[in-house]
Amino acid sequence: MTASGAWLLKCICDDTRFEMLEMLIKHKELCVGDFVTFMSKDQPLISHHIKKLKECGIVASRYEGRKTMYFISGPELATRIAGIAEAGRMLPNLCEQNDNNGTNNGPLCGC
Amino acid sequence: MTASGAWLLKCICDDTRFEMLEMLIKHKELCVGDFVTFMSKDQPLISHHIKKLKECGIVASRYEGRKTMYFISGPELATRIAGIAEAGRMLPNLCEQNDNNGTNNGPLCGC
DNA sequence: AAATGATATAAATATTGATTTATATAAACT
DNA sequence: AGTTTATATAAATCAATATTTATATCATTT
Repeated sequence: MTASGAWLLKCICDDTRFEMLEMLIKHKELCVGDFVTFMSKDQPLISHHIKKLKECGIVASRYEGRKTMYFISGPELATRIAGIAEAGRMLPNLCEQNDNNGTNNGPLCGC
Repeated sequence: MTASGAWLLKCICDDTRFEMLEMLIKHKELCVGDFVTFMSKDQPLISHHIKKLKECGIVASRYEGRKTMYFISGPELATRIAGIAEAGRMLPNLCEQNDNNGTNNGPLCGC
């Protein structure tokens, strides 16, 4: 396990997965097809990311007819993730501006 | 900027930078050499990561003699980051265990 | 004005992980 | 049973980013 314990955070902070998690927070339960449609991404890509989230224990699933429904695996966890997402939205405002025009417009910094 | 706003989180969640930030939370101010010694990593590596943190506006610096001291660029930001770090430590306990022995021992999952 | 200490920069390499492309599986409906 | 719908898997490719190696800079001390 990584020294810092940041590995789960890292799993959450991938752009695609982050968006998927935000969708799950909002909609409680979604199937692969839902992500595909709403995010207009390829189906195998979504499957791949949902698999990671599942392997990490962040999401769980249940079958519903031919569909598989995915959801965040616990209410506490959902709250925590929502908190992290919130922090993610907050951070840019708190970071020192360094493009001297008053807005922090992201990956200019190369992160 | 990324759709989700996760880019700053991503910057924070790199293992090396995460550890550096935890050190900064604890010690307020550190120079490159401090990180090098305490983390036993190469100096250019530390310089590289501190540069990223700086470009993102997460850390700021001031000169002190021949040294450059680095610190988290604001108190609010420091609090937020501490919160994220805390969440990072909490998450594994909240995630569904999936190695059926009751402990979530990290990157088994491949994240 | 050297020599030293502290850090930065650049280039090369390595690693990791995301995305795409192609194909397989498996349940439900006809 | 055969077709359709939904998802998973595997392999190949691509891209981002971390790390290493080598060298430069630049302020202090002698």
